[in-house]
Amino acid sequence: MPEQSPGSRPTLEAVAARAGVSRATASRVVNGGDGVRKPLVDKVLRAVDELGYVPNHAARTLVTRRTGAVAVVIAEPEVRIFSDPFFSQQIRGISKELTAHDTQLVLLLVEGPGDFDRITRYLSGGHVDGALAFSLHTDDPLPAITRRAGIPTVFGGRPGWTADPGERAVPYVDADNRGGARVAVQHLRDLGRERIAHIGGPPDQTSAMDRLDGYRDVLLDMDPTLVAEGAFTVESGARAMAELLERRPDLDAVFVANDLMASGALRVLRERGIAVPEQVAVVGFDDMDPVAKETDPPLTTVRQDIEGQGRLMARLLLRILDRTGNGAAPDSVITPTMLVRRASA
Amino acid sequence: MPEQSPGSRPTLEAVAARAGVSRATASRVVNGGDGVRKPLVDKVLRAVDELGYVPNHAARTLVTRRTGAVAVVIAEPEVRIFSDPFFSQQIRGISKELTAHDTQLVLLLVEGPGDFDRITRYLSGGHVDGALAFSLHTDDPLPAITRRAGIPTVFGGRPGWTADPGERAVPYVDADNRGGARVAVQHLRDLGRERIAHIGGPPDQTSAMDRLDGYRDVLLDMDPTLVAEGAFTVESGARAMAELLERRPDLDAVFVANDLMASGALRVLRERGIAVPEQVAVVGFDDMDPVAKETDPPLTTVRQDIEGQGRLMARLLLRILDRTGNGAAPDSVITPTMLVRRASA
DNA sequence: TTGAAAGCGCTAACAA
DNA sequence: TTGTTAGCGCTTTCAA
Repeated sequence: MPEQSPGSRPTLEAVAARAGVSRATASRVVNGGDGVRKPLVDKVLRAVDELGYVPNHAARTLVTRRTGAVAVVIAEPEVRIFSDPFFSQQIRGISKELTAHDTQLVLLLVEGPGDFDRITRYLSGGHVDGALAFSLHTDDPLPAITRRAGIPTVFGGRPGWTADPGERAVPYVDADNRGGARVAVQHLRDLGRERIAHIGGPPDQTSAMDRLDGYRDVLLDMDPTLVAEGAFTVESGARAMAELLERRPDLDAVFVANDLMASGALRVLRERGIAVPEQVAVVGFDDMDPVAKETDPPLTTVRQDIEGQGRLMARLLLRILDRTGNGAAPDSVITPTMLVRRASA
Repeated sequence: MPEQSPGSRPTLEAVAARAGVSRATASRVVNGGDGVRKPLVDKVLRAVDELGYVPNHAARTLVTRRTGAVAVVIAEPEVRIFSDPFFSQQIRGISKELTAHDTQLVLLLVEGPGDFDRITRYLSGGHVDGALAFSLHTDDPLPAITRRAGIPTVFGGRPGWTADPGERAVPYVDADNRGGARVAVQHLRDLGRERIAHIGGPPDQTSAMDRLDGYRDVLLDMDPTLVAEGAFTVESGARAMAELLERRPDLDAVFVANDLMASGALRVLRERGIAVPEQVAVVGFDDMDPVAKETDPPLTTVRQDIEGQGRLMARLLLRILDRTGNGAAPDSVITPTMLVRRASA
């Protein structure tokens, strides 16, 4: 274990002295060693090792103007924030990708409307090189904030507004919600179902709208009485199912916009003695772990790779940060979905 | 003084020039304005405003040796990490407190054993002023890591090992698990229950052990056949309940070490037609939202203020960072618990 | 290929 | 109370 004089840590100067080279050469070696002769590289490396040298991050940032940190902004007023496995998996993916690129994750939790100022200030304060944000609602102020802060930002989920004409489009990563929904509904059709209902999510979330659009793509002659609205929670799914059953006792299938609502719907069907999938087939969305596997019966659903989405968000941002001014901005990414067949449909 | 070129942000130099003062005075104003005459303060403030000046964080850190950032280290191999409402609430509290003190939260997720090196390096790399860590298991490597990194750290949950003699004790924040358990069990006694069982958590977690100790405090003549071990999950609670019922069909109460397990236990009791609380009274721990309220019957449980604990962790760390070398280290904090009576006991 | 030297933007002695 | 000045530790021209 290298000596660590309490208080002051060794500087590059010390390393250079120990290796018998100039500070400039030491710096070159520490930053990859390009254009430095082998023996000198080795000498410096040894000195680094012996001294236990760690570069001073602030000093480096001061001259390079790169902080090596990225903000993850989460604006979700509800308690859900983290307990939502969605976020947690997304963050895992982000964390992995950032770590692999020696970039730090600064977490910015928006606690209330008054926080937007604070966030804006922080984002434009040069603390981070870029930001990753989750924009779930159409009226989300986050896109405006990051734009105002003038900081490169990648969104998780398609933002709900359209950019002004001539304005650069906002890069985002999202699952193929519409395509996934289409596959789900088509599957029910292939099963011979004829009155396929839909339990949708909140209309102010783009993912909910996209899934509804996918449903409509297949069921062009869709009957509005077959559609009910939920809030992506178990309870709201149960309520919506009861509502649909009342309105359309003849329905023979339901495509539910997420697994949580699907589990609520299944409960209601079970309570009423309606056999799944014999009488009513059910397909969910997300393949949420462990919910989807443990429903009764296990849920057929549309899987999306949430952790992968997080990783992609980070990768996209890192790429934007790396193109030093030149080159076109990378496009948004839509990740594929796949139908996972279990027992409910 | 030439206007700052578009793109690069205004420096303190520019502010000083605009206000017609020296850079030092401008700096003083930006940092609180102590000992600067009112009119000058105003001038500088106006210049700051007009120029949209934001201090360069790296430059400031370089000289003050304070980063204004704190790491939150989470080492939890399982997926649970964030989906566990425990963490999410704790982080909320931490975030609130740090934000109130203009301190940033850098999230460090430990993805695997190989990550410990990376974390150690980061922690000793001067990126952050201190760390908050969650140490849940007795064999947790985190305490050793933060100690090796020589960085002030506050733990969430009592660490499982005892400091070497002469070594400074590790500051931590924890709920009064033992006291809470005592109150819970005493409540069951007061109800006239005589064969009070216990479903405990994993023995490698101090919270589980402390709750078991509390149970024992009241039931000095405790019968080992009345104690079963779970893993803090719904399923494990159900299993443990079944096991207890088999071993001791005569039990008339159960104190369960957390609400998740309690909900599993309630399910088993319901399935077997055992009336709660008439035949078997049940008390949980945590008052986890929304679990405790929505069990059937609603759960009597021991509440702890998890968000408050997070806030305390941050406050404790901030205080340690503020005492500039002198003064005694603040002690650990044990937060109170309280019994919340609902229908199950 | 290497080194000398000029800052990056800020704070904090020390002087005035 | 205000200004002058010397760095904080590093990268990066520019010369050698």
